[in-house]
Amino acid sequence: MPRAGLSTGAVVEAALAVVDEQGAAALTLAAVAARTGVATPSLYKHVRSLEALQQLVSAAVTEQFAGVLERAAAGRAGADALRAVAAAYRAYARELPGRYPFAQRVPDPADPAHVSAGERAVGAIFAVLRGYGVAGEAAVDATRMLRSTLHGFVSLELAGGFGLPQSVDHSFDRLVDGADAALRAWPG
Amino acid sequence: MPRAGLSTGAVVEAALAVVDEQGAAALTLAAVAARTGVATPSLYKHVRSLEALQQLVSAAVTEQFAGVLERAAAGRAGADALRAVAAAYRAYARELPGRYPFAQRVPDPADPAHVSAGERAVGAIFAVLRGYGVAGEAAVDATRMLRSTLHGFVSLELAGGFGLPQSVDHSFDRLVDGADAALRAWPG
DNA sequence: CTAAAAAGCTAATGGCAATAGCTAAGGCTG
DNA sequence: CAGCCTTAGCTATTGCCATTAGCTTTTTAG
Repeated sequence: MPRAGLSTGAVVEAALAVVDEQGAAALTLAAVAARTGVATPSLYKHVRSLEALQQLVSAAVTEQFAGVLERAAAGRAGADALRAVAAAYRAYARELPGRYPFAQRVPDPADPAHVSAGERAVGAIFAVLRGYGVAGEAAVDATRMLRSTLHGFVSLELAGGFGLPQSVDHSFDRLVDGADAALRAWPG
Repeated sequence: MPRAGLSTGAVVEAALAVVDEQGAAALTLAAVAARTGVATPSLYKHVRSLEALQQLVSAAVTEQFAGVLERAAAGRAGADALRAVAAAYRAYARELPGRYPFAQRVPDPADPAHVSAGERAVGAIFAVLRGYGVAGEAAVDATRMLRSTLHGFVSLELAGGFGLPQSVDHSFDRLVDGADAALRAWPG
């Protein structure tokens, strides 16, 4: 029987494909095994457990997500940067709804790449505040506000939580305007 | 063998107890069966499936949550009402972290009590806007903003997503101040 | 008092994660 | 080039969970 030529990286790739095609909840070792043409227990040669695979997927997704936010923030400032980052954040979640939840997992402290990817993602949001003159302790609060707002909107939208027929795009624009108003008036 | 005297309501009560003691993810039919002193398949006499039980739990939790928000909003207006509703929202999630996720499930359209509980919860948030003179179409956007902000903050907090040592209580106060500023400046 | 409805049971199936232990592929060393 | 040893992959197995089928016993309605 010829070898499949797997590796931890290839297993994570397959896991991403499963998640993209069938959603975050469909990420099972059985599904990844089927996709890679291997028996389920064989995956344990490359991955310690399902939990560990989820964490690896989270690291890869967080890395990608951080890049998206950083590119959106680059070369922009103030309301301009806010709008660009907010739009990129929501677009990522809508285009890759299966991945988005993995961008929200708390990084494993034992995985430096994962930790630093998480810091980069938060850093991109943090960077938006510079244009508003918010810094120091106040910036921690403001970052939490922005993250909460964006994550809340996006996760309610993905879950189908906005029942009324009104335009969700329009509501998102208003949300970003509201965040802009809040940051303009931010104390400190 | 004496009967256990179960009913759909009693099964839901037991499910709530499981969720309170062991978290939302621990809600399994096996756990509910163990707690009610019955064999797992016996539960199917009272509940159609695990999915259906989760929906019943969601209806009960949403009902309770809506009451909490309504009582917080009652007799208050403007920033006062905003602060009270926000505090009640977060306090509920922190005190009953196993229940909170069930307050966010999209109601089953076939269950009128569930649908109306969901509408009451959204209505309590909607009511806060009256004091800001926000109405009509604009109020839909503003409600979505408030829900997003509160849900985002609370779910990040419960997930342990705020890594830095700064006070989360303080950040929440700032978040509510920010929402207040946004609503004062709300267009329409 | 009797019959049917309802509540509970055991047995069985199928999906999943995980472990143990075997086998064979392929690289490394002599 | 030969043999060894590391390691990828396999099958078999266990255990947990949801779900279905079909039986028994209690309770209730007539």
